[in-house]
Amino acid sequence: MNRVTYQDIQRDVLDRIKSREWEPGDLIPNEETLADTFGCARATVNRALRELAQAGIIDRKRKGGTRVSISPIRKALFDIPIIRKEIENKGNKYSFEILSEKKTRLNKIDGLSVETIHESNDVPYAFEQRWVSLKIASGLKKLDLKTISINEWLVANIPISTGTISFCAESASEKERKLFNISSNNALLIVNRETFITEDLVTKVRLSYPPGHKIKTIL
Amino acid sequence: MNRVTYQDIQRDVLDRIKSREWEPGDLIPNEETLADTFGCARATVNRALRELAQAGIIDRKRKGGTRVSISPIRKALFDIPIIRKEIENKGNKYSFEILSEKKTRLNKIDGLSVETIHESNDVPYAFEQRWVSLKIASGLKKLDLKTISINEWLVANIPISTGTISFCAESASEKERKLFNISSNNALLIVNRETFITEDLVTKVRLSYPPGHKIKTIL
DNA sequence: TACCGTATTATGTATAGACATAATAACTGT
DNA sequence: ACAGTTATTATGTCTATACATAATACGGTA
Repeated sequence: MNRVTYQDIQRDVLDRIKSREWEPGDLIPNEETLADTFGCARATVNRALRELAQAGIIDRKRKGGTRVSISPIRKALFDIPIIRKEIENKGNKYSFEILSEKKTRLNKIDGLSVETIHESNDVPYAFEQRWVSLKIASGLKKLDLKTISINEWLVANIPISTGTISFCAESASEKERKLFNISSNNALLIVNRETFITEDLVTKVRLSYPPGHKIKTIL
Repeated sequence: MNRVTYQDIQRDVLDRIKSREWEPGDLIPNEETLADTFGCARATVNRALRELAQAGIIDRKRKGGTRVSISPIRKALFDIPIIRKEIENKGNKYSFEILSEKKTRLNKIDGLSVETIHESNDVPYAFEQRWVSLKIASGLKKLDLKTISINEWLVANIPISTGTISFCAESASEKERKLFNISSNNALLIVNRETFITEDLVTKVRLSYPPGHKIKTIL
């Protein structure tokens, strides 16, 4: 006689929703009732349903009860890996080269602008244009840059931050056409990222991937 | 004397990580100790830390303890809204037009192929090429298609599903160039989505967005 | 009917205690 | 020194109970 786990309840609820026993918009039984029918404590039901609500599958309101979400806002979780790992996970050799490096100001803040090309098995994989705040990245010494990419240094040394990320498509610039050695199909996938530490812009990156590159995830 | 909530603990832990009191890789005190120092039950600490672990900020292992994640923020959560809402949320008028519709087979499964153009204030916003399984979408009547887009019908009527989603960039086809009325910069952002219900492919979509379109999220 | 305070309800959260489980450390005999 | 067993430890989860809180329903009074 095994105990009922919160996962058991999640499975059961999902099954009922999938089978359309509970349709979108429907009110489902309250926690106490479910706890009775499952033969477990209300806390267990609560945890199961709370997580389903986080996932956007059900909507919960105090006193209002729990309903199957009408238009589940599908949420896609993307892993934003370090490029080195992205490449190494495919079993390829990672290398990078710094193309240029100079001091610049962004929004009146002193910083460093660095252009890097990331390579997979010595083939250009992604082109990175980055600005890093000098204040924040003062620990970034010249020596570091030869052995570790800036991004990797940052994630290892600046633990928590907020930021934005966006995807778009752009035509390749002359420089990018040369780097990736492309001619006809010149649509690049662009990832723009800005990272903040408590209001201060730490780094701003534009990553461009050559035609054919895909960023995937499982829903 | 207010009680300590799990959010209080999350804030405190995040502050310590941000201030580098606890650095990436560091072991943080165990739940019992934290419960003592915060003056609350271990369950409260557990919930606080469990959620931080879900967010990828800390790593937890039985017996191994809890550490500050070495490479944090590598997960970006994107909302994948219904296009109509995406447009209406900007305060614009949504409309759509079905360009073509015919029966086709995909992987030996009978289905319907539909091409739709989505419009924001009567301007082309996204081009959708969709295949829907006939078996699953048998409830899809002609009449529906005039008033509601297929995708919307699907999310309203097929509640839960799994699937994959991917982003890439492609050069515009002749058809797309005409639709979006573009000439020089012809890089389109492409979203490919496949949706399954228990192993069965329900629908497969290719969405193309004109140059300049961005898909954003906050980390 | 319109308004306002109160009762009710379902979820949200905290607690103390118990046991389960994974991972590691310590110990054992060969 | 080695392999196999056992103990220890920190997290993972469930329970029963209590109280908090948001949202609604229900009254009664003007």
